[in-house]
Amino acid sequence: MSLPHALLGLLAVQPRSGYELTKVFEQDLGRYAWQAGHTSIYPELNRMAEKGLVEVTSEGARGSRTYAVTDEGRAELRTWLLSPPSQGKVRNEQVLRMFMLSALEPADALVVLRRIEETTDRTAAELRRVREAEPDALTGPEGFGQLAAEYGLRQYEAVRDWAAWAIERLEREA
Amino acid sequence: MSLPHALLGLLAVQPRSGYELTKVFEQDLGRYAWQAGHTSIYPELNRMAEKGLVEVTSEGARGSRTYAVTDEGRAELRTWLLSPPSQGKVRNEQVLRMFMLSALEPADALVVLRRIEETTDRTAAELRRVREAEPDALTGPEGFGQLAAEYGLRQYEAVRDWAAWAIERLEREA
DNA sequence: CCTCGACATGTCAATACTGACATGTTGATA
DNA sequence: TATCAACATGTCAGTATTGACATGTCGAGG
Repeated sequence: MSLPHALLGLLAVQPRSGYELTKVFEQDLGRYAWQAGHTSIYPELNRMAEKGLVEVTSEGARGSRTYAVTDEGRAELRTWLLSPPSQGKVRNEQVLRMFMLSALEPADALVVLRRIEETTDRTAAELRRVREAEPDALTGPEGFGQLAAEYGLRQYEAVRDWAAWAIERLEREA
Repeated sequence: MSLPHALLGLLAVQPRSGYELTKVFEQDLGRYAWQAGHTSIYPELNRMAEKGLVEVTSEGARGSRTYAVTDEGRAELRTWLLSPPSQGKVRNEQVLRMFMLSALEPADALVVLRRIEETTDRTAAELRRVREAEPDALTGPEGFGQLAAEYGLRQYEAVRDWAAWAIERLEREA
């Protein structure tokens, strides 16, 4: 059950409504770390409010409710983050595809690898451009923080370099 | 539903029993790409056999059954791997922790980051040592392939470098 | 003033997955 | 020959998650 921790983390940085939280999950958080749609977020917020981990601090237009972390929630978040890593849950379809590449004939594998190299390279360039152009875009309300942005950038670059390495390797064998 | 594709990919490289497949998921495949225990693998193999994607090619001691991919299964695997990436399912608890780091006070975040740097560095060193010492260990039956091994190594190094960067950044701010 | 898109929250059935429990086999070692 | 670890497969109840459906609000532009 990592979803409640994800919500605690987001609300600890800044109070938000369920709708706003849903938007954050559609960005990089959902792309790299943990997916969730509004159909799991809303019920989870209600559960967490019942448990006293979060509370509604204000109600806005269109029935929106803004949640904030309680002291209890903050303590729970800290416990979770400082506790030993153990072996967390992992499920990543893109990475799975890469692991399965060796089941393809080299010609097919090369097609896939070239596509990976191209798309990751383009995304990395885009991220670097954004960071240079609007350094503050990453610290604001939308911000999962600069740490996370840097993490994403490095991930893309690592995958791109790996793909390039793999392509060269396959071509040399052929 | 990525589990069937993962199973197809493994069986395409080499026929195996459910028990052997379970072992593979306990290694790097489960660590980076897709987790699964025997309680989901066995039923899934039966479903896939019913659909004609795999078939039992031999029965061994202790009731073990060896599965192999059928032509239909191989076609399905190829379609999946060559189809546009779309946005696959992502769920990674460790990465989620990194995204939530900015919710901690800097002192706490530093503790976590130092632990990440240390463990990823140790694991990367270990992987590099294995690769140097037994280059063939990665191609054999256990092998998710050298491509995947290289991917894992680069992931660890990227995370370690990111952690080092983040530590330096936090320390400079303090 | 009408319409449409974004805002905002929800239920519910179907599916996927985990953890606990269950059962029996084979080979090695004491 | 008794025991134990690894081999080998399975069920099932409970939980988590997805996708389809439902409902209503507010602001901007035609």
